[in-house]
This record gives sequence, structure tokens and C-alpha cells, in this order.
Amino acid sequence: MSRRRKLPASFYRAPTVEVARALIGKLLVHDSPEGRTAGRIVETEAYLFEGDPACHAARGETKRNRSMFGPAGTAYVYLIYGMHRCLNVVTAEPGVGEAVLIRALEPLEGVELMAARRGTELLRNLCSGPGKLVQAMGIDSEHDGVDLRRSDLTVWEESGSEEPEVVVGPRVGISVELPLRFWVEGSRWVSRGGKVKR
DNA sequence: GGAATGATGTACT
DNA sequence: GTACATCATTCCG
Repeated sequence: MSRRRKLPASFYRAPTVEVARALIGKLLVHDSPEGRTAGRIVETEAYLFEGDPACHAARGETKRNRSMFGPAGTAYVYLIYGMHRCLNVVTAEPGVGEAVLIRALEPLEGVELMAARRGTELLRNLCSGPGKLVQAMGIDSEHDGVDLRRSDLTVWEESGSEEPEVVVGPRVGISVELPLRFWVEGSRWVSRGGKVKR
């Protein structure tokens, strides 16, 4: 039987690319009044302050990206395309302005609650995209700026769980071609309908 | 004050 | 594969 341990603060302070890679296989858990939902992270993307124009923090601190400049282990939640929200994990030292976008989860707990929130029965459509997983997990703008170690939204690692095989490729929807996207090789839970390009 | 834009998802061909 | 819904933030004037 595997045991769960909350990720220590030092985990998030590592270089952003390392954190993005290491977050694959970890567990995202949300305890909401409706119940608990949890999933295994299978896809992430790193956003760097240096040389990465696609990073929200690239042009300095604004009202929206304020939490990206907070301490490592802070959640950064923002609205995209006027209708979807995305969840990021702030990394590195405070003030650096780097983060990891959580792009897809393998649903583990509270699957029925996820399905109700998403309005679909199809398991593969619950968390296979940044906007989808935010909706399925019941995350909203209230979670922008919360501490992922001391709030209802937390990240865990499982002792004894096998290390997934992680592969790297270019990010999705970004014109800047950098190998900053990480996902589990062959996973059916990743975004883009599982059709991954390397 | 106003217009352009986007780290997406869904529906439809 | 392609169209488009929809709005907070950003940037320009």
C-alpha cells in the first residue's frame, strides 16, 4: 500500500524545468465542500522568465500575474480566452516570475463529482486539458495566490509508486519553440486527444 | 476610453 | 481539420 506525503517547500524552489519534469506522476488533491477530487499529473509545461516571451511574467509584474512573483508553491490561476481557467504552480525563488502549467491529469478520486462538474460521462474528457482539469477539480479564481501546501488545494507524492516514463516536446499553442512540455509517454490522459507530437 | 488578444474547448464539416 | 464562442487584461491613444 502506498503512502502519500505532501511535497515540501524545497520541491518547488528547484529550477522551473526540473519542477515541471518532477511534477509528472505527483497527485493533485482538492478538498471542496462537495467532496474530494484527486488526479495524477501526466502533463505539464514550464514557463521561464528569461528568454521566454510566452511567459506571463515576461513583461514584468501586473495585477493579473502578481501571484507568479510570490513564493514557490503558490498557485497561479488565470482566465484565458474569456472562458477557461488554467492552474499554474509557482516555482523558483520569490520575485523570479516562473511557473509550471498543469495541463492534464489522470482522474483518481471523486470521478463522479468531476463528471458532474464537467457535464460529461466520458472519462477521457474529464481532465485532458488545462481548462478541463480546472473545471473537473472545482478550482476557481479563489485559488489564485493560495499556498499549495496549506490550503484545500494540495500536491502530494506517493511512496512506492513507479516513476513514470517522461518525454519532452514543444509546448501547446505557443509560437516560441522550446522543449518545455513534459508528459507521460503513451498516456491516454494527456491533452490534444492523446495525439502528442515530439 | 477603446481595441486587440489569448498557455482553450466544443461543435460541426 | 476548421470555425468560433467570449471576456479580463493589456496596451495604445
